[in-house]
Amino acid sequence: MSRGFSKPFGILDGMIVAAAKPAEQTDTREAILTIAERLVQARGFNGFSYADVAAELGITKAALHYHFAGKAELGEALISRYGARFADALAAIEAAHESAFDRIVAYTRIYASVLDQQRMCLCGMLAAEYHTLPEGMRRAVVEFFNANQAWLRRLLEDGQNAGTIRFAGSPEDAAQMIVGTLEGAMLVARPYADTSRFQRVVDQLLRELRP
Amino acid sequence: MSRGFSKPFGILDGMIVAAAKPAEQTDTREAILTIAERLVQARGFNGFSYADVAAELGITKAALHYHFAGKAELGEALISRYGARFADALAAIEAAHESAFDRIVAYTRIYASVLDQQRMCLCGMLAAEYHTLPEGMRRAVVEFFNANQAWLRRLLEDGQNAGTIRFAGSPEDAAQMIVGTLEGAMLVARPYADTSRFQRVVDQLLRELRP
DNA sequence: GTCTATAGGCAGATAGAC
DNA sequence: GTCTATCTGCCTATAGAC
Repeated sequence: MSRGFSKPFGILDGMIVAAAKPAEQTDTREAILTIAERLVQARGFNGFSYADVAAELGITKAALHYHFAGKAELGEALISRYGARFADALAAIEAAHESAFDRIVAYTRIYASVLDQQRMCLCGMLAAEYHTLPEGMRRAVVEFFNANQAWLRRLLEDGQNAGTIRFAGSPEDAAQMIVGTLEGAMLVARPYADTSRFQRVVDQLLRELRP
Repeated sequence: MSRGFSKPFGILDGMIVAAAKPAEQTDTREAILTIAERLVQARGFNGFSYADVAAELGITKAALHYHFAGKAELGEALISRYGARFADALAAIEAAHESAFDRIVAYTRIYASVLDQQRMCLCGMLAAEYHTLPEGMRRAVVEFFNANQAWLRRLLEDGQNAGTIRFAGSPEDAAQMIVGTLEGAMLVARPYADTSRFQRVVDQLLRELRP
């Protein structure tokens, strides 16, 4: 948590809390990103506009272009900040939990807290819209998933060695299945606006991972 | 397969084949739906326009409005046709396979064939865009998932009784996990344009379901 | 940094001729 | 059924004043 970002996924000292809007924004650029992030997670990159952000922030569209040359640049910045915060959250999980299983439980709570805010995972949303995204954003989305799955794979490897987690197949395959299951459970839970629906899938998943 | 729809998901006589474009379209309305369906699955409901469909079909936007009053009506018709074809595909699976496990394998191949065409599941895509959809489309998306999961739940119940499939928890929960896993695996595989990535997750899932 | 003003394009949609 | 023509509105983006 050294980068000074606001607490992104509601993770604080290993506890899951409702993500609060920062009382004061460090600067306009961050405020833009925070608003745009929520809009993209809720409505998609093709479902929000500069006008939406400008209206909510109380400045004009023209001012947005001062901070981000175009929508593509804004999009890349969104993924970059999101990825950095996600990495922070993963580091916090490692600091707070010892066993691989406990870490996975905490990992699933990141997703749950995002869903609680009526949001989709940013990069899950962008994966759906992938074929409409500018090239720079595409690269960033792939990098996010790579980093995410690499972290999971290492966790699974360690857990397998320590006997604190159980799974069939390779750690790589299991990592992909975990990410896929969580992203998909979020996706399908959205139309139902029902967190418990997501949680039941997670419980099912955790039951299979419990050593 | 009694409705006379074109073979939607590449399922024919229990075999998975590349989904071929129908040689001749029954009428303009169907042609519009076929083109729009592909565009929505590839780019999202907010990522295509009447102009895209009109250009590809070689007619004008105004002609589209004769067949579908507005984008919302077109969207509802898309989900309705997709859902009917999906139901046909499920019926075909039941006709072609006896055991619950074999049926699940065939079920996963529906998703694989969609992904092979660089598409997302139509309703998976719409679930991502859910908060931007008109009310009628939202209802239709939920109904699709309800029907889909009800079919899976019955299959799991039957398989559990016959001992041809294995899972922990309730059939309902397992059904939700299967749908979630498949939708999520499709979603995450998109940025990688790699079917084998999807297939590895499916193999992982099937390994756990094998009796 | 933020504004006003505006460009230029595309969106969904309609009127009315054929 | 399909066309031409057109409307209104929103989109991203830019120029230039303050």
